Amino acid sequence: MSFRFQASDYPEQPGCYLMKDTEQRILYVGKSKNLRNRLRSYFYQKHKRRRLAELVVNIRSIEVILVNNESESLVLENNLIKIHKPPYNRALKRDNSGYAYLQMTGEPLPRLDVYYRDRRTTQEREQAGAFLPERKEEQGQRFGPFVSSRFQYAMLDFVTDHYRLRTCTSLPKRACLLYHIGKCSGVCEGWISEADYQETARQASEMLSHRRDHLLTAMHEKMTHYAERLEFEKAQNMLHHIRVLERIPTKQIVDRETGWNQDVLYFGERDVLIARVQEGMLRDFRFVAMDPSVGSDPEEQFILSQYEQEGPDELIVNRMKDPVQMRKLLRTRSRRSVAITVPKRGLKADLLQLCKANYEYRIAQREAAVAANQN
DNA sequence: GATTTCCTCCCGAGAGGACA
DNA sequence: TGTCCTCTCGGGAGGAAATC
Repeated sequence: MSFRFQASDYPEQPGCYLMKDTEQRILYVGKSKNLRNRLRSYFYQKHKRRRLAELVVNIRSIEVILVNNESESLVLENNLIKIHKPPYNRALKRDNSGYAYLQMTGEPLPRLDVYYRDRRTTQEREQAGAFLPERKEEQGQRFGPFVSSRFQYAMLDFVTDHYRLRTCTSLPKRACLLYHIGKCSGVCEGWISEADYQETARQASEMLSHRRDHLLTAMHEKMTHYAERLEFEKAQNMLHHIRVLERIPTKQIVDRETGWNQDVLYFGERDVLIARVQEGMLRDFRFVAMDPSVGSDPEEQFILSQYEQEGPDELIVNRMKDPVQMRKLLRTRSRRSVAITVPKRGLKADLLQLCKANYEYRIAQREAAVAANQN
């Protein structure tokens, strides 16, 4: 049966969409500030591009994932494309494309560099035979991801320049041109002590990690400095970067740097929405019905049925009568330790909030479909 | 062979007109 | 008024060519 697009089925909210074929294979992943408008544009126009026309013909269903803001949709889209490699996506498939991090390397004399995260889990890397321990320079502190590559490079240039950090991959014997034009502190030749250089790098890391106000202040000072020296083009450029930084939402929860796996379970009346978060990356949602024959403690029964054999390191749930008892029970049955959290605030509560929004959307979708069938 | 620069293509946002 | 549909534009990806 062919797919019939109904604009009113889709929310006017930011999110990602996954277009699937008859066998539920993901054909295409996209994102939008306004899902309804974006999806509409696929179905109500004649596509000149053969590729796009072919995609539309092959769509049998569209799954929607709601997010909190545009940044989250950009980052989530990037993750989903790299994980699923949909055949009709061309952009963002390469591992070194899309939204990268800035990384202060873990070398004795750190430098700031661009870092592209491997979107595979540790297990997937091991299976692919590609698991290698990280090199020393890769074990640094990371900042981002940055949703605009131009801005990310501008930030890299600004911080490197501002703190006069070295950019050389291997330390030269003599100071290079960058030292002589004042862009590097010349630690290679001892113009600054190693201890002082490390302190400077630490300050740069601190500013990047959580001092957005400090970063803006520094950029404003630099802009004034350029203006006073009549370097108006540079000042204008700096102002542009300030405007971009001011617009960037500080918070996104779909791509974080963690070493463990979490399942986020939002329990509704009769169904559960499960978000799989592997090593900090939101990978997918599952909408599962709870067994109606279970009398008391349906949440506990559901968790035992799903996670008795195997599961993540942590379960984040919106309700649970006795999480401590549940944790003991899981440890006894599965012989491994699983943390169970019922958060009230913070990042984990935000993840639950995201699940709740997606749960409510799916319930509304189902009810609308039932009503349409009855009419 | 690696890196940089330039150019083209593609994607997605959003404005705005047509229509029921 | 809401929905449908077309069109334009900005920005990013990626390939080709140039340069080191």
